[in-house]
Amino acid sequence: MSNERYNVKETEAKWQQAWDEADCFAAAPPGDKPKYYVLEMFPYPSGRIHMGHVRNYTMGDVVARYKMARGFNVLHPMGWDAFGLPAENAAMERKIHPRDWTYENIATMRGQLKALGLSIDWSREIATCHPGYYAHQQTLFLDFLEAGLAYKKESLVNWDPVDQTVLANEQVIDGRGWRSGAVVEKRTLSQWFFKITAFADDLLERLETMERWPERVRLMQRNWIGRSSGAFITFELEGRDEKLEVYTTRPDTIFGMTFGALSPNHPLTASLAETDSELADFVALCNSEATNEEAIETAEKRGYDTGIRVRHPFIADKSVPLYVANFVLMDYGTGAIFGCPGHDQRDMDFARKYGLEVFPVVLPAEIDPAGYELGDEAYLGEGRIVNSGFLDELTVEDAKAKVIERFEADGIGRGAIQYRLRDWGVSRQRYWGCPIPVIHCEDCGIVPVPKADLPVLLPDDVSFDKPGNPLDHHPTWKQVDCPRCGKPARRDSDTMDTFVDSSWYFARFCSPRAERPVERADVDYWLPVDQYIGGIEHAILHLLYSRFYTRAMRRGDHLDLDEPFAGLFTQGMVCHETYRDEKGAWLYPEQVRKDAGGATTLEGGRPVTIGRSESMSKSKRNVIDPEAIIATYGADTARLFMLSDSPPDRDLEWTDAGVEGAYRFVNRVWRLVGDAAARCPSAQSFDSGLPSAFGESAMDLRRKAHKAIAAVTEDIDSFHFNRAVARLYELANAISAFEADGEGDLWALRETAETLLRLAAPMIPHVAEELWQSLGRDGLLVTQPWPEADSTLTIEESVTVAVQVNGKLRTTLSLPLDVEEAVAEQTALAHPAVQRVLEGRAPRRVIVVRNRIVNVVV
RNA sequence: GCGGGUGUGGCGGAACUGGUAGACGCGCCAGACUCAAAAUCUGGUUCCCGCAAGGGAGUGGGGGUUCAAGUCCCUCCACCCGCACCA
Repeated sequence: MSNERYNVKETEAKWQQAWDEADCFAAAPPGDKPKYYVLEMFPYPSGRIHMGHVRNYTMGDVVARYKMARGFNVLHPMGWDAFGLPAENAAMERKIHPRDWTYENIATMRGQLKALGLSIDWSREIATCHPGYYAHQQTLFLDFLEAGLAYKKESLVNWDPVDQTVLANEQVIDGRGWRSGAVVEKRTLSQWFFKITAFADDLLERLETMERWPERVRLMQRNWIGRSSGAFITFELEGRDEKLEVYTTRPDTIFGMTFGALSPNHPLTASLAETDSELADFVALCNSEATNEEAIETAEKRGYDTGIRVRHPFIADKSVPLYVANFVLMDYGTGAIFGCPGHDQRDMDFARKYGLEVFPVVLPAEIDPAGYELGDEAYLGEGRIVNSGFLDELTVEDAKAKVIERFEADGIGRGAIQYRLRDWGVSRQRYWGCPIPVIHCEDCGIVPVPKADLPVLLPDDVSFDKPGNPLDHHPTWKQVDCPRCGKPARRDSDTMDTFVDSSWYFARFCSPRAERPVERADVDYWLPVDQYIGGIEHAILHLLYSRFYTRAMRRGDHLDLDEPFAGLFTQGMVCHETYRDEKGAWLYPEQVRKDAGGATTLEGGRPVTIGRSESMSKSKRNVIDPEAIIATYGADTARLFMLSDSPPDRDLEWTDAGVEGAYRFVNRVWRLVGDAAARCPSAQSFDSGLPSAFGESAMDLRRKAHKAIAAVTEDIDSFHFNRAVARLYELANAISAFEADGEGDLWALRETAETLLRLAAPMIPHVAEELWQSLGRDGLLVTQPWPEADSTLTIEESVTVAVQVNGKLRTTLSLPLDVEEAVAEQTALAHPAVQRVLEGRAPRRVIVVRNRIVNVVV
């Protein structure tokens, strides 16, 4: 057998070029074939691809190539999520224009992706920063505006006073701006919102039907939408004209109310604070509190007694104090609550701290309410209502219904559904994003840019010298005449959140050069995406926003679709060990030499601490550059390793040994099939007909091949790529163990070698293509149909049956398939191993499961 | 706190609706080839006892159902992830 290795670089480049020239991966127009749209989440052009991309795109590529072989018209496009903050940071740090930085990165990364040999239809490539894309996004924005799905409102934002910009919550770290370090202020700004809440119910309900989405993601979305059912109640305030509206999910506990509480940001709080400096101080204190997880966990409940009394709606003469409390959130419900300490732990903590009244109104049936005292634990369980007038003795559920009925009759409240989901704020005070196509006119107010005037292009001549939004301090860009009255007006200088860009790109891929956002015929044909693949980190925002966009675009008649992604697969991350030197500084893997005892630095031999394996990240330096791997081992090896070692939805541990293993297999296939090619009949004589009879070992090999076809097919269909790879290894082992003797055997060898190539082609397409050619085959393997398993060959003539005595394995028997149960029983009982254990005892019972097991019970 | 997931050899992981636990790979051991090494090939490799034949134990711990449990039920433990003062 040859020891030669195949020339990875030349071979891979050759076949990539061949596929390109034959235009193999261009999606065809609608025709006879069924369609299949496979999409991986498009990358942000950060500079270079990373292993996470390699894993993601390899999985998508396996699916795309497999579906192509199965006869589908496949759409497998690629694009760039190209707007975003890093481009502006690069502009500030390196004096390079965001556009140039972005397009340079795209060029680099496109080259890297092409080197992976992905079956991408590059003619459909899009970049969201290109006017050919964002122009249409502006059209959609105007449609949303017209449909009432986009609106402007004042909202509280995180304002960085140094950088003069709004920060997302994730960009505020311990109350300070992530870049400037300045203490972040809360500011009220006028911002654009998308009315995602208009679809809250549908977004929630549809989740139930999305069976090809991971349960985990559906659950996260369900929680995020956060539907709750309860009631709004309006309370009277003693001696004041205004009323207080609260939201509660426990209207049944209304008789247990012992205080009321306002959010520090409630309008009533604000008006009271105008004349109460102590309250103003309290509010300021609350707003300065950290809102991160640990802080909330440990934060003490604090309140300020306003002196106002809230009237109980059903108990004449009863009133309770009204507090401003730090734990009441302005952005849920009405920003005010009624406190029932008996049945809400937060209310309990608060009541105990401020010495407020505490008593139960729900108790388990076995407890006598007379004189019963609650401790410091609120009772949250089921039971019957007590101490509650007309609600007494009802169940919690019945009491809710009855009290809501009463509220509605009295005109002081109503049953209501509430959502945690907020409308999506999309304004960003940034340059590198899609300009919001509206004009502000002093006389006419907000005026949409006429569609004929689109796109509103980003100006190129911007300066990043000053902090703040370059669009805002551009000398002329904002100045425009009002399209309605013609008077001088100004453009909205905000740009859209980059999540907007990624919320409809999957639809644009269907007709990437259309003069409208989408062509109806194309989206009708291609959508929904049949298989979407990406990281779990987008489980909520991106996927929810895309679902919103589908609904909003449907209103504008751009498409007619319930859900954008029929199938979703969330792949695991790529992990690597971490290394630190004696000072605790992170080290790159290539700086480390590992040996038996541990590890040292390559230069200087200093001791290295090996840390646990974590998701590859630049900050921990535990990264492997895909380009280096491809240069050394080739794309096939990188792809195979991505698929072979772990189930696709779990994290994958990158190891040098694992890569070496994949490399070995690629070379092994090359030698194995190359060898077979040298010995086997020519393609022409092979195709003229198989021999009528094969020897036993040849039949055995053929059976293995057809079982492999059935197994690999099933494994790819069910996203078990690691199992599919194991099947390929088994088949390769069978080929290499096969000793061909005579012409019939050579035919079987050739047939099996071709099968191996076809099955392996979606995973290691370059070497498969090379070997296909070496077998004397014309045309490209990529255009070949998927092999069919011959059912007469996947069935064994004999089966191995386990023989147990009292459930313990004693021996195995080789029996003819589907042999009579009595025969199996007799054969098992006669076996010496069984006889020995029985020691002459007669079996009490014998259980025979056909083709599987004989269990003798004594 | 609420919700979800995972736990199988030295390691990554297989195991269909309960039916031979450990496929396949990595690592390791031995052998072939070689002056030697690498590469490659062959064989072995869950643990314990045994030269062997064979026997015993074993899927995070404990208990249960069953002829039979990694798989079903109860209970406990560990780790991971998501959400979180949502009234």
